[in-house]
Amino acid sequence: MTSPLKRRASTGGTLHQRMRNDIEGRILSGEWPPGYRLPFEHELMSTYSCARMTANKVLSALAASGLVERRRRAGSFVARPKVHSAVLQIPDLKAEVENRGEQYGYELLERQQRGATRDDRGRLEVHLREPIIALRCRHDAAGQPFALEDRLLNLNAVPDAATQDFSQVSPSTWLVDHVPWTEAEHRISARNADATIAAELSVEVGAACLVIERWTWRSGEPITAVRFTHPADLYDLVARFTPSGQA
Amino acid sequence: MTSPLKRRASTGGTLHQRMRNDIEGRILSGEWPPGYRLPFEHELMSTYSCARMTANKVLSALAASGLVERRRRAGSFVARPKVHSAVLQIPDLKAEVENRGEQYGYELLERQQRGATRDDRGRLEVHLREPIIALRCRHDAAGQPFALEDRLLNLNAVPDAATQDFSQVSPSTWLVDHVPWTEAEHRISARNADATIAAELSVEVGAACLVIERWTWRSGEPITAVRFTHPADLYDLVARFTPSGQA
DNA sequence: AGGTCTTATTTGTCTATACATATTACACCG
DNA sequence: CGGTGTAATATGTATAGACAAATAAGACCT
Repeated sequence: MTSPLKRRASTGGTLHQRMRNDIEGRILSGEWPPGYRLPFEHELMSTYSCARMTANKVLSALAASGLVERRRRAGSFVARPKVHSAVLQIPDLKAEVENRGEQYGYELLERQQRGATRDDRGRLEVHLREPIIALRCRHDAAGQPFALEDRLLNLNAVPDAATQDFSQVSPSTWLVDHVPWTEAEHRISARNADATIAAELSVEVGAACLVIERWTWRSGEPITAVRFTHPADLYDLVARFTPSGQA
Repeated sequence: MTSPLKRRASTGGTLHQRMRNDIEGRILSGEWPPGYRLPFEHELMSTYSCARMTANKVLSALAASGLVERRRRAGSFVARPKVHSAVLQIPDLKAEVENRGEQYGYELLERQQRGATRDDRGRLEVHLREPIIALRCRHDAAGQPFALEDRLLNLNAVPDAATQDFSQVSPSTWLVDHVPWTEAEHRISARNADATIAAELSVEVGAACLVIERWTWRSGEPITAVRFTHPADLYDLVARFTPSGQA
């Protein structure tokens, strides 16, 4: 299955792309292992008969993508991969379900204004102070409960939310279109369904659920916190990695 | 808590950085919302009295980071965030546990050469053909079972693995140091512990577990597949996002 | 041997210019 | 009115040259 390393020099595209492909190829094939010192800008210049600026931009781009590290006076080196990192994409559930070609359904289960506390809300509240709206809703796929959404909204940051009734459009969908954010943290875990969750998701008590929690900030101000609870057998999260950065 | 938008123009660093900070600031503050057309290279040129090349590099860098989109003849626009994406970092478990300041323990439970099939292995095998090594091991934190690791290794891609007994060092740790990879896919899900898992993790049958599966390739050749099974209450995955790309 | 100074080398940043390419907007014509 | 061609414009890519900043390596002195 391994292709017999027939690469010599790429042929199509711009000079920049060709140079980048060549270098990436050598690194990814293992021909230039981690720690290897790649050619100086000067050498690339004569190899490809290009200006230094061009070589510089190529190497800088590779450095930006994390594939090489550059040190003045020393040269550019193939970087050692540090941790197993991947890009996680968490799409809007409506789009996600419709992408699968299934019927999407949405229902608002409960709405409370002004910091009503519900025992179960747990750590979602850590970063949010009143005034908040608390919502609980359900997303369906093909007629089956697909996710439970617990949502807290900071009304100071998102005053428009107060006038929205979220009976038709889910807070997730609404937020994507109305509120920009600058920082987010996700926490992914598993739990057993308690009686309430079991009832709302139509699963048995004790069934494993995948829980995705997210806190979102904008310039340091908390915007919203959300917890999605999925029946284990209906949902997987997928994350991909490629060193070049293009997922 | 919200800072009163005192930014006007950054002051330190290189011109490139200052321009970039200014623009990012305006976008992240919401002053330039998604869809907003930012100044043409030409305009930035006179605003900052710089060469077009400099403006171009700034805008190109912002485009590369996904914060803006550029269209010929039309201009550069603040990008609409598409999906909620985040950088997921999955460290080596040994490092992870020791980072928490807890005692790390490791035990090899089982080893089978040459594609021995175990019913339970399930979809891990999808991409791997023989010859393979199959391992099952346990990672402990502070004396408690912390993760179960099911590991498949492609001996064609990693012949050295045949001579390694993994009784002292875990395959994860060994692989990080010995095998480069170019592509990976993760799948994160939840499941209830069956009798086997419950016994090996010292949890009750039916307890929710967080399952992280990973397939790794190198230039298209499958290297290894692994499944980590964590007791739900001992492990969360954390993922962070900042639009600038610097986790 | 060990510490300090100097120098050469490499990358970092920027300017100024040139031509290529894609695409919008508009004028023109059937 | 609608389709077509054309020009204007903004970005894409590349060149050539300049100076700044960091630092590895060697020279020098103690």
